[in-house]
Amino acid sequence: MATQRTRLGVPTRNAVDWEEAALDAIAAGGLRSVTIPSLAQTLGVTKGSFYWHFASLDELIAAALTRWELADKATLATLAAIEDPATRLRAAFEEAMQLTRAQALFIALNATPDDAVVATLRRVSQRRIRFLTAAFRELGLEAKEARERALLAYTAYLGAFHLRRQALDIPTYVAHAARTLIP
Amino acid sequence: MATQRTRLGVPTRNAVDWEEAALDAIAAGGLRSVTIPSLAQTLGVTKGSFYWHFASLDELIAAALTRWELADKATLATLAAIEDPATRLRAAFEEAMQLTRAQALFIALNATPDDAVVATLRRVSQRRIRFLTAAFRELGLEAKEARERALLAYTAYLGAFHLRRQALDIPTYVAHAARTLIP
DNA sequence: ACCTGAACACCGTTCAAGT
DNA sequence: ACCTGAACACCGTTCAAGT
Repeated sequence: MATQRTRLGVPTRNAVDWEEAALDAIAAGGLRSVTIPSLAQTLGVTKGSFYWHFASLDELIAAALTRWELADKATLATLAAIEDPATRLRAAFEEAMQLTRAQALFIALNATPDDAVVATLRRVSQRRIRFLTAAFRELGLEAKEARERALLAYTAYLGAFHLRRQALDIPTYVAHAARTLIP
Repeated sequence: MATQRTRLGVPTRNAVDWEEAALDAIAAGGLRSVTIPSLAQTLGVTKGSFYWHFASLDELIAAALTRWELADKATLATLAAIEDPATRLRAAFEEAMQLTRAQALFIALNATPDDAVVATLRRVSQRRIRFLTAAFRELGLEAKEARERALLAYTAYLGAFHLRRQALDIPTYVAHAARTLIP
């Protein structure tokens, strides 16, 4: 993570290192578990140095959020490259069955009332819904039906990683969802 | 809330008052916003008195959780009393479209890695899935199909209040979900 | 350019003392 | 039976000083 070095050969941290540490911590323990001393310890510095990179804990969290949003865009772009729309949708759904850091983050973030957080989540959701709507249109649904189906698929997707997080065993879930939702 | 009075006529708080204040605070501002001083101020006492009722903040949260779980059971019982299974399912789904304290709580709680919290959420989810499975069986689906359909409906239900929380406008969502999921 | 270390206000927790 | 008020450790934030 820390790529730069001082003249004395001691590695130095940058804003990205703090953001990644914050994302790890949010996903692992929720927003409540993110403290400057614990992040500082992870990075091997004292907590005072945090304020050279960010003005406040809230600012760090906002920056980490933007980082996550860009990664989400990249994931969508990768999925969008799958030619067959049915395969593409199944691939998107299977993702909900892996509890990745990104998904744990989504849940943790949606629990915060902070306006900036909510705005980011809304953008991410709208992007995902557009992705799904496009796939359903390619499968032959007309515009309104495609959007409604996309909303249903997206809410099922979000709910599915809630259940994963609760460690509920749902082995045939994806196959059933695909059969029911993909025309 | 405070029903008892001392000899001098000064109202006194009990554990339930603290639990309700905690649930309000979690739903409104997430787990991170729950502090003993702020709850104490809401209840008009000093923070020291908290420890007469609970051993720790975690213990209060556990007790509040149990309270929420019982309320959820009661809601399910009310819905279960609706005779027609299709009407019953639609009523359950429409609930996701109202952002109640209970739903904000579910999201906030699912963001915590605490074992006790996760265990409670799992019990609540299983109860709800049983409720849905029973309704789909009544609608004529065979056991396996009814359970899979219940899981899909439940994940869509959970995801739907994520979207409500993000203030995304989805006017025809319930009608479409009902049409697609209810046989 | 990045970090340390001391400082201060605030929250979680304890507890002796009050009514 | 329930509450106050003072105490202490810990976290967020500031900042002067270091390299």
